[in-house]
Amino acid sequence: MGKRPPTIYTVANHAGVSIATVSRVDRGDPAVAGSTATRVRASMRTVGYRPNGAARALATRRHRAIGLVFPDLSGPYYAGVILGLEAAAGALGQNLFIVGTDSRARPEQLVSDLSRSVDGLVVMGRTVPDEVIAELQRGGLPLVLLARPAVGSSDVVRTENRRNAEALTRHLLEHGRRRIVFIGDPASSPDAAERWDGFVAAHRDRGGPIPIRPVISAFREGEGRAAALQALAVKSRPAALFCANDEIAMGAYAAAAELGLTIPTDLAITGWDDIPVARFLAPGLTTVRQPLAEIGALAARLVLERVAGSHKRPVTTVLPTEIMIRSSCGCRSQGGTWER
Amino acid sequence: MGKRPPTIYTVANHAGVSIATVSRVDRGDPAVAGSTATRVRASMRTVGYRPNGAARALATRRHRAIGLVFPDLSGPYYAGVILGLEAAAGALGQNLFIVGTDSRARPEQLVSDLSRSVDGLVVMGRTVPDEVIAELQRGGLPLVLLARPAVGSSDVVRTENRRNAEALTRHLLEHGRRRIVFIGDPASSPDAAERWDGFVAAHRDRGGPIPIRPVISAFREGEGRAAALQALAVKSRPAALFCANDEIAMGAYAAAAELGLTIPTDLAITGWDDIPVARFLAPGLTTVRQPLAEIGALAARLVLERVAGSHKRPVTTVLPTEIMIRSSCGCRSQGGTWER
DNA sequence: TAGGTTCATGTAAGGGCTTACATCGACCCA
DNA sequence: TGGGTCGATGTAAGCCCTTACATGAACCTA
Repeated sequence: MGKRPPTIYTVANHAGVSIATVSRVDRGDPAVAGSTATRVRASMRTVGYRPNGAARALATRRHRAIGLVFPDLSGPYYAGVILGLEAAAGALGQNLFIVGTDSRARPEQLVSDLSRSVDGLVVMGRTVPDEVIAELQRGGLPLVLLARPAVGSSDVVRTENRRNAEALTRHLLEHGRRRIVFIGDPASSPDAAERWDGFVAAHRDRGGPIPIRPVISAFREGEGRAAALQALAVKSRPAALFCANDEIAMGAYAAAAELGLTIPTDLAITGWDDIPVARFLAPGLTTVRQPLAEIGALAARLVLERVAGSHKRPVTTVLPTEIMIRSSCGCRSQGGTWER
Repeated sequence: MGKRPPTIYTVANHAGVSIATVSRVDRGDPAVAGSTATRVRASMRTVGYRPNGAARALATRRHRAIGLVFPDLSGPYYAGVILGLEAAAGALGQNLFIVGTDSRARPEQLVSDLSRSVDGLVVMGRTVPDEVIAELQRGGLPLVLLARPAVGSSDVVRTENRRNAEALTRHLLEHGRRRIVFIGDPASSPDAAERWDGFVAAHRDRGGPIPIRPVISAFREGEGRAAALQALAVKSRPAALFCANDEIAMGAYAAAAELGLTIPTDLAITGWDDIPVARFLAPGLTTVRQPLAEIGALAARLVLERVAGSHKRPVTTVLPTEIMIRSSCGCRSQGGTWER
C-alpha cells in the first residue's frame, strides 16, 4: 500500500539511461538519438510513468497556467468569455484555472491562494477588492483586468458601451418611443454605468424632461422580470425598456407576456450582449453584440505576453461593440422570423 | 533585470527565523508563538513574498487541483455542470483546471498533459478516446466520468434518461399527439441514446405503426431549427417535436414561428435539461430537469474521495431527473405566463 | 537540584524535475 | 596519427518548499 508512483529515475533505470536523457525524451528534445528515444518511450509506458507537473514547474519556474477569477460562472456572458479565454490559453500551451468568487466565502484568500499556482491572473468584474489586486501587482504577478476599473498599472480589457448605448437609445427615441426605462443598476459595474451614461446622453440631446428612471436589478432573468413588471405598473406606461443585458431583457419579455403586451407593438425592448439565444426569441431581440470570445482571448494573450516579459507598459484595450437590430425595437416585421 | 522573486529564505532572513518557521506561519501552524508569527507575517509583506505552489505541491505530493475535460465549454448545460463542479471543488480547497477539447487539435496530448498537474480528473462526454482514459486509469489517476459510458473501473455520474423520456413521450401521446418526431442524434451520446430508447418504448407500448423518425442534428439552436424545419416540411405534419435538449427546442420554436405555427396549438414541443431560459420562453418550455450543478458537485466529491483514498470500488451514480410541465406540450393555458 | 515535560524553533533530508557543463566516442582532415 | 569537431549522453547543482526529528530553554515536581 502507498507505493510511490514511478518517477524519472524509475524510467531511467528501466531503460538503462540517465535521468537527463529521460527528461529530454519527455520534452521532445531532438538531441536524443532515435533509437534511445524509442527505448525510453517504451520504458515510460511499461513502468506507467506520468511526469510530475509540480516538479517541472519548480525546475522551470513556470507554472504553465493562468488563473481566471470570475464573480459568477453562470450565464451566457461569462460562458462566452471563458470559452474564448480557454481556447486562447490552450492554443498557447497554457492551462486555465478558474475560480468563481460567488461560491466562496473569502475571495481575497482564494485569489492569493490561486496566485501561488499560476504565472498570471485574469480578474473579471468587481470580484476582488482593489487592495488585493494592488498587492498582487506589487508582487509582480502579471495581471489583466476585465470589465473592471483599472487598478495601478494592470492591463485592462473593456468593451465600448457609451457610444452604442447612446445610439441605441436614440434609435428608440427616433421611432417615437418617448418614455423609456433603463433596467439595470448603473452602480453594479463600470459597463452598466457607461451604458447608463449613453442612455442619459441620448435623452439630453433630444432636450426636454423625459422620464428616465433606472430600476435596480441584478443581471438575471428573474430580477429583470420583476423590475420590468414594476416599471410597467405605472399609470403612464413606458413605451420601451432599455435593458442593461440580454438576460434582463428575457425577463422583460416574460413580464410583457404576463401583462398581455405585444412586443414591439405595445412595448419595445432592447438588450445588451447578444447572447446566443437572443436571435431565437420571438420577436428577435435587438441588442448590442459584445465580442465575448474575443474579450477572453485577448485577456489570455495579454497576460501571457506579460508573463513572457515582452511588454511592460500597461495597456487598456476597448473592444468595439455592434448594434444588432432585430425586431424587438419595432424595426422589422413583427412575427418571429429567424434572423441573424 | 530578471531578479528572482523572494522565497521562503528571503523571508526567513528578514525575520531572523528559520525557513521552517516561515513555512509554519504560512500554513497557519498553531505551534508558532504569536509574536513570532506576527513578525514573520510582517516580513512576508515587506519583502513581497508569494509562496510557490509548485514547490509546495512537490513537497506534499499533492497538487490541490482537479481537472475537468469538456467537449465544449459553451452552452447552458455545460455551464451549469462547471458551476457545480467549481463550487464543490472550491469548498474542498481544491483548484479547478478546465480544458475544452473542442478548441484543441490533439485531445489525448492535452489530457495527458493536464494529468501532470492534477490529483484527479473529471472527463465529460465523448471527448477523449477510451484508450486514453484506460491509460490514465492504469496510471492510478483518480477519474470520474460524466455523461459517458464507463471505461474500466472509473466512477461514473449519469442522469436518468430512459424512464422520463418514456413518460414524457407517453404524456404527448395521451394528449392525442400521435405523430411525434425525435430531434437529436441518438448516436451522439449515451444520454441521447437513452432518451431515444425511452421515446421508442413509449410508442411501442401504445402499439401501432406510429411514425418515429430521428432527425440528426447537433445540440444547438441553429441545428435544431434546421432539423425542425425539415421535420415540419412533410405532407402529414407532426403534431409534436421531442427535442433531445433545450437548445434544440429553442431552435424548434424559431422554426415554428417562421412557419406560422402556434405552440402548442399547432405543434407541441418538449426539450431536455431545463436550462435557465426554458421558463422564460413563450410559451414556457415543457422539459426534463437535470440537476446540473449537482452533477458537477458530485463528480468533484467523488474524484476527491478517490484522491484521499477513501473509496476504491468504482461507483456508478444515476441522478434523478424531473419532468417540468409548462405550456409547450399543450398542458396549461397557452399565453406566455411566467411559470416556475 | 536532577530529571522530566512541554513548547518553540531549528536542522536537514527529501520531493521529481531541468539544464549548464563535462565527458566520451566516433569521425574527419591534414 | 594527432588534434579537432560534433553528437549523444551523463553528472550534479539547483528550483522552493514540507516535515520528521533534534535541540534547547523554561518550567515543574519530587
